[in-house]
This record gives sequence, structure tokens and C-alpha cells, in this order.
Amino acid sequence: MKQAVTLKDLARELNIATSTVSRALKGSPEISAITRARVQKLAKELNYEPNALALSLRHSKTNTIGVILPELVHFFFSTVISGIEDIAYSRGYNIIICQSNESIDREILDTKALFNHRVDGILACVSRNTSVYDHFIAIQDKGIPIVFFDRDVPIDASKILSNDFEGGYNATKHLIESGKTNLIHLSGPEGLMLSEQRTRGFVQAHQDLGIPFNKEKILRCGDEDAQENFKIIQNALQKGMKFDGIFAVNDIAAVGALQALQAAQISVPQEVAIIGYSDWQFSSFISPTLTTIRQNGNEMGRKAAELLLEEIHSKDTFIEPKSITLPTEIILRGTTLNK
Amino acid sequence: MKQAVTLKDLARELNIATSTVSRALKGSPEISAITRARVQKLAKELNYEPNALALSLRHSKTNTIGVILPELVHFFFSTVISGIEDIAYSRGYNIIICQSNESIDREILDTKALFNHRVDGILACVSRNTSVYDHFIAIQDKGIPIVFFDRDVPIDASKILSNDFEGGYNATKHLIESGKTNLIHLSGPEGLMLSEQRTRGFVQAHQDLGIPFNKEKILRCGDEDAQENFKIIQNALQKGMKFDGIFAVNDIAAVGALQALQAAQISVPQEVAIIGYSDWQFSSFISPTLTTIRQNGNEMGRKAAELLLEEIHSKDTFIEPKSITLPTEIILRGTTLNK
DNA sequence: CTGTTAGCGCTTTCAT
DNA sequence: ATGAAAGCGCTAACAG
Repeated sequence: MKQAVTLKDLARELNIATSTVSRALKGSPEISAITRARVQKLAKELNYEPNALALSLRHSKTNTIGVILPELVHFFFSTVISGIEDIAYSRGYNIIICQSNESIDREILDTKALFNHRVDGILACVSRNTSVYDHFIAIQDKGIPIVFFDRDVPIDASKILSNDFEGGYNATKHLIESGKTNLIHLSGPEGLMLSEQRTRGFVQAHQDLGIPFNKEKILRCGDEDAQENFKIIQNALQKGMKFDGIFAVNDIAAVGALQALQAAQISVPQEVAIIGYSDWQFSSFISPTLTTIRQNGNEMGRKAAELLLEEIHSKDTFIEPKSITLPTEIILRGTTLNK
Repeated sequence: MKQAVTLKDLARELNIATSTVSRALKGSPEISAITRARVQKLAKELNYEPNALALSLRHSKTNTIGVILPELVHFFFSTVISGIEDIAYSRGYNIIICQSNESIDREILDTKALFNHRVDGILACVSRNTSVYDHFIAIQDKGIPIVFFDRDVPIDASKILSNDFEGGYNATKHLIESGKTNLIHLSGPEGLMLSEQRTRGFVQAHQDLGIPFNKEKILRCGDEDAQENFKIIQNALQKGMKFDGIFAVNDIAAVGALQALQAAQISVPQEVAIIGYSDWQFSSFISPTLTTIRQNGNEMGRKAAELLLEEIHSKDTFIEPKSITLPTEIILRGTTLNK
């Protein structure tokens, strides 16, 4: 097998020093036009490509940022990545993506691997099972900046979050204003701050709009599994539970609920309205189309990357962590009455 | 900011040579139990982590494989990645993912970046606009093994493909056997071998089952955009085109078609049946649920990674490229009559 | 059992 | 204008 061509190879071939080759290649003005030309010509001929490893080692800088997130299959996260890439690539950075699969163990391994690769910084969305944060603190202590996104963490670091309270509030408000006053909420896993915020918005909207509320209206759905939510709603119906609107913590749960209602011949949105969260790709495909709360994933990715790069470039001087909360947007579609 | 701790730091602290530290850390038997213990204790205390860059440079081996694919948002590709990760991680490899966004220019940059990072091998699914392959050939020439997946390429390399001909054939056969004989096909972009294969299956099934066929039955839909396919079908209906079954090149196109039929008050599957391709996540969410051809993305990822690792581990000895074609599976759901 | 040395590929003083 | 040498962090002969 062929070996990659190195500076040394070029130097030997041309009978000059590697340092000269190095300088010539980057068009240093100290090098005579003639040797510069010779070097560049040969480099092109032999298809010379600099060894990024050596460069990184030399400069203690990899121009790489690590991204840790729960799961790639989530439409939202894939839009976040696009945003990150937009910024990173335009600034000459590469990214390494790690999926934690919502596993804290994997997340710990990932942080370690990224550190070992000496990434210049990390963008992280913690797994939903993460309740200790030592692995992130350790990284910070070693001087690697971290910016968290989407899911809040009790760590002193910059964060780009989505206004989940506002989203939950507006979703609920929309249902109420469209005439639905007996709402239930399919809520996300306990401990996941983002879903607790959405729930908080649900409760607050009831209070602000003078709609009676009690805890039975909150059904914990736990996981992002349409089937499970199908059963939860089916169950609720069988028990004779009455409601005319559902606010689901995400679109997957909303679909499960929708299917349960359809199976029970309950008309949506006339009898029961539904609103989801995150505007998954499929949400405009289903019938009726799903009203939902959109989070701007691309924007989140861009902002997070920008913040991180800022911190990377001022690594030495202490930087005050910033916390940015992005607004949400309600997307009115067919599963709610939109008067 | 703190500097990462190095072998040298440990050595200085303990007044021994770095080589001793190095050996002690990996439990070399030549080192006395006592120093080994001292070294390991200090390493743990100072939170020593080896510098992967230095290791890679030293060994000319990064234990990293690069993955190039069109778009992360495709459900299918995200399942492929999971398969790749399963194998890679279990064998001590990390992966770097690059999205080409179906852009040949980006793809070229990606291959270059991966080479510069000296990945040990590359898994690639070419962009649909790729018609020259020099960037891949160049990488191969430098001794980096490449395994292609999902989309075929005219390059002498190992490949893991899905049996798109079979998928198209079986989809069409299913429609015909369920009593639909006047089918149309929403076909993918020309030049993309995979969609041409599906189309070939469509045509062949007609011939084999003795159903008349003509070219008007093939409507080119070009892109994965539900809206576009909605219009194509709407148009066809307005022109008075008659058909009782649709085979769409993917689920997104199928959804567009479904919506157009529903908008025109045409019942699915009674009047017109629909079958999609790839079993996207949403396909069991929509109503009626979508019959489709499933490709096993996880399996494809695992097989591709296994093949690549094999080639990596026998880099010096020439290895005969293998070509594996994975079978597809038909998933019967609500958009077809399943007698 | 441990230390010395060279070198992976590159850049960057410091000489000349 | 160019070369020599040191060093980024690590390992692997080779020497004791």
C-alpha cells in the first residue's frame, strides 16, 4: 500500500530542507519565487495533503468541535446539526458527532473520547438520564469550553435553550382560546427540565385564563413512543375520562393520541383538539395535519456554535457564560380549531 | 486555563522516565509492581488522559473511520449510522460523520478533510449529484480503504447495497396481485442508480405478470418533496389520467400522492392503492398507514462497517472487493388492499 | 526493571 | 533566502 506523501518526501526530492518546503507551501514571502514555484508544483504533482494530526499536535489545536446529543433520528436534532455545521464549516472547523442514545454511560465515554481527541470545544445536549455532571465538569476543568443546548443543566456554562415554558403556555392558551377548556397533558419524563417547563406552561395558562386545573389532567407518557401514548389515551377513554383537548409533549406522543381518538371514532379537532411539540417532519403529512409548537433547531445550532467558537477564541481570558433562550412559534394546522 | 496533563508531567513529578510511565500505565509486566502502582495512582489523581493525537501520529493509525452520507435527516440514514456505530464502537473505533447535503463539492471537501485527519477507512454513500469519482479514487490510491453503501458507484470497491430491483419488483407485484393493473410510478432522479433499479423492477413486474406497460406510466418526481409529488398527482388527475395504483420511489413521494388523492376525494386503497419505499418513521403514523418496502438500514450499516474493518486490518495484502446486496421486505399496511 | 534516544509530520525560532 | 534543530505527546527499540 502507498504511504501518504510528507514534507520530508518533497524536501528530499527537491534537495532542500523541510522547513523551506513548509514555508514555500504557505506562500511565505521569505522564500524565493523560484523555489516556491518548484515546491508547489511538486506538491500538486504528488498530491501532497498536510497531515492534520501533526498540525494539531504541533499547534495544540485541532480545529474540531465535538457534538454530543441523544439521538440522530430526532428530526429536531438533525436540524440543530445543520445549524452547527453551517457555522463550523464557514469558520474552518470540523465537527465530530457522538450519539449518547440517551445513555449516561455512553455520554461519559463520549466526553472522554472527545477530550482525548483534543477537540477545541464541545456542544452538548445531555441524555435524559443524566443526573450527575462530573464528566462535563472534568472537561471544563481541563480548559475545554462547553456550550449546552436544548436541555438545561445545573452547570455554570453557556446555554442555548428553547423557551419551553412559553411553548407549553402558548399551546395551552391556543387550545383554550379555541374553546377547549377541559384539557389533558401528555407530559414527558420527570426530571427532564424541558418537559417540566412545558408542563409548567400548561398549568400557568390554566391559571392565567381562569380555567380550573387539577393534577389528574397530567398523564405522564415517559417515552417518545407513539404506541405507548396510543394506549394511554385508549385507557383514559375506557375509564370514561372526559376531555376536549390534548397538549402532547412532542409530536410522536400527539400522533399516538390522535390514532387512539380516531380508533375510538372521536372526531379531531371537533370533539377533541390536539397540539404537539417540535414540528417533526411528518407532522404536516398526517391527517388531519398536526398543530404544533416549532422550535428553530437550525437557529439553535448556529447560536450554540457561534457562542462556542467565541469561547474557544478567548480561551485564556475568562468569559462570562451566556444563556440564550430562543422563542418558539405555534404552527396552526388541522388538529385544532383555529378561530 | 489549565493545560492537559502529559506523561512528562507524571514523570517529572515521580522522578522517573516518561517511558517508564508509559509502560506502567499500560500495565507492562516489566515494570515493578511498586512503580506501576505509584504511576497509576498519580495518573488517576491528576486525571491523566492520553493524547489521542500523539498516539495516532505515533502509530499512523487513528482508530477512526469517516462516514460520508447525503443527509442526516433521512430516517434511513440515521438507522445506517446506528448500525455503523454498533460495530465501530465495539471494535474500539470512533466515527466522524460528514453530510454532503447531496452536493458534490461538499463531498469532495469531506473526503479531503477525512483524509487529512488520517481516518483509517471511509464509509460512503455518494451524493445524488456525483458523476465523477476522482476524489474517491484519489483516497483509495493513498491506501485508505473505502466501502460504499446504499448507492452504487462505478468504482472497484466493496459495496453494500439494497436490492432495489427486487424492492421495486415486489412492490409492483403486490399492487398487481391485489387487483390493481393500471399502475403509475413516481420515479426518482435520473442517474441515481438506486431509483433506476426500482423503476426497472416496476417495468419487469409488468412484463412477468403480463400487464401492459408504457412509458407514460412513469412520472419523474425528481426530489424528495411531498409538495412536489402532490402537484404531480393533482396534475395527472386534472389531465384525466386513469390509474388504480401508485408505486412511489420513497415514502415522502407516497405521502404527497396520498394527499393529492385525498384532496380529490379518491379513496385509498379502494380506488387507488399506494406503496412507498424505505419505511420512514412517519409511515405508520399517517392515515391510512402506508404500505412500503423496508430496507434494513441497521444491517446495512453493520455489514458496511464490518467489511471496512476487515479491509483496514489487512491493509497491506490486497483484498478482493466484495459486493453484498441486502434483501428488502414488504410492509403491508393500509394504503394497499392486502388480500 | 528502568533510562536514553529516535522519530511519527509539522512549524518555528535561531542561525547563517 | 534557506537550513538546522527543537519540540508538540507518545512509544518502542536498544542499552544498561
